[in-house]
Amino acid sequence: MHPLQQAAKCSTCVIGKFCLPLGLTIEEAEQIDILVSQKLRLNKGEYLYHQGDPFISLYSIRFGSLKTELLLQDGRSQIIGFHLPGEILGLDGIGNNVYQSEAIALEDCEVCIVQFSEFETLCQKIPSLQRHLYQLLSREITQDHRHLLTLGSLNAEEKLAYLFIYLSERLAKRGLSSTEFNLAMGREEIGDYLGLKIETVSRILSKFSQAGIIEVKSKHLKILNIKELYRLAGSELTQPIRQ
Amino acid sequence: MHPLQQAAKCSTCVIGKFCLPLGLTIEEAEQIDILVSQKLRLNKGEYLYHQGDPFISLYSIRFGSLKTELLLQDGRSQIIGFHLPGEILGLDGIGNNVYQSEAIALEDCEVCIVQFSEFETLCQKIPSLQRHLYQLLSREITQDHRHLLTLGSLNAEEKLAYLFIYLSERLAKRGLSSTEFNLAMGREEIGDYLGLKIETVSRILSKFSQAGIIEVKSKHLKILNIKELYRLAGSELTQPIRQ
DNA sequence: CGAGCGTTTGAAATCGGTCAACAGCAGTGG
DNA sequence: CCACTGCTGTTGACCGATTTCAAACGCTCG
Repeated sequence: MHPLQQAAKCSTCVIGKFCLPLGLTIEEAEQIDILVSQKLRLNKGEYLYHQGDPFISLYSIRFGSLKTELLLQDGRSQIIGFHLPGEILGLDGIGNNVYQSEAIALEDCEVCIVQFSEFETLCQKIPSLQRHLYQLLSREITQDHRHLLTLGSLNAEEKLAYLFIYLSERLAKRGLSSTEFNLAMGREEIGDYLGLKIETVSRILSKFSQAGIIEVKSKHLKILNIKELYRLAGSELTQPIRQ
Repeated sequence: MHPLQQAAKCSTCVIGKFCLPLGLTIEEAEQIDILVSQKLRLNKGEYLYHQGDPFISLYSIRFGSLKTELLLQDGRSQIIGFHLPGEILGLDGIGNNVYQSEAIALEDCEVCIVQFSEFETLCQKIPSLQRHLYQLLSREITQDHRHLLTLGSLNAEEKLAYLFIYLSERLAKRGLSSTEFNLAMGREEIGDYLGLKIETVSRILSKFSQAGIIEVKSKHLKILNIKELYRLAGSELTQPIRQ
């Protein structure tokens, strides 16, 4: 089913400091190396897992990005998250031993495979790792709550502003530019994330451009007035998350 | 700040089987008794915690119900969840040692206090308890994802149908009637949960009543045609969560 | 009984959705 | 190299669901 598998190592991975080994000693990180033995490449559009698949592994992203989504029978889809390198996928599978969403590559990417049962055992031995997993889960909850606020209480402009700030901050954390980056997702996917139609997304991008807030050329985005975006998105709520 | 504190015991609590001790042996449950030493009463409208308060404890609901919400500067509010007896509150505090939402009593209620640092230590000793906490966190994520789908992809009627089914299923799990119950929240709170205005909520309740789907008399709800509610809410997605 | 709040209902306004045409660009194949 | 095709994104005109504004209703509690 999946194209290729190779050995992986946390202790030498460049993404390591944003990823699972965060906060571990060198010896502890080496213990993870044993678990994280395989990685896996996906081409754009390929599935990492489907809703209902048996939950066996967590995945951490080495490079590229993915989306997770829920589907309705009639074709409507809700994108739950856009996922960047260093982030962990599959956490929603722990609750009922079945993945609860679809995970799809937004572009060519590579993920590490972490068998959960082994990882759980290791967590028993390394308290700081256990704590890290709790925090990972809890932060995902917090992110989802922000997303809920966005979908339930913001208007279309505010929603777009939220997304751009959210992406910007996460990229900054990884040492990348917070003001100029590529959108791996298309307009429709932006809409499915924010509960908007593609035409609305497009119109608001045009409006932001004309207002001098951003510059968009197809997938490339440059933020010119980030303050205005913060103002629109309800600034007090986009701040408090640290990592 | 909080009205009253009394001794609590999991091993004798009637709500126990839906709560933290779920799946533990008698000896293990007695170990929890030591942790869960205090409980606390709240009157309707009182806060259990505020966004930004230091995270010290998880809370489990003995009776009554609460809401958690996020607020925007301009007064808009997004309700994140309605919480019933046996459910755990405060999980969003683990990630950054600060509660990330407001928790408010919807009616008079009582909660048990579980100091998280002690609970975490106990989890190290009892693997099944550790697993339970992971599952708790993961299921909250799954619930939030459903809620996201609801806010982002459903129309007003479908949203209401989703809420009623969601409440109905959770009450059924507790051995209560799945077709007739009281809504602890007001119309405005329903709206803040679903991303709708109070008038829209009211109109759709009237419409459902006229269509013979429900019977509402102020806070009392009777579901007459649950199949139709399932159909509206996108049935395939309200099923798979087990507990 | 009257005050006050929460809820319901109606009419008008608005935001975002729908439908439709078109533009831009990548890939394909002559 | 350049038409042809198909896909994605943009723009405009119109439509409709939900919001807004306003008024009335009906509890509950002093």
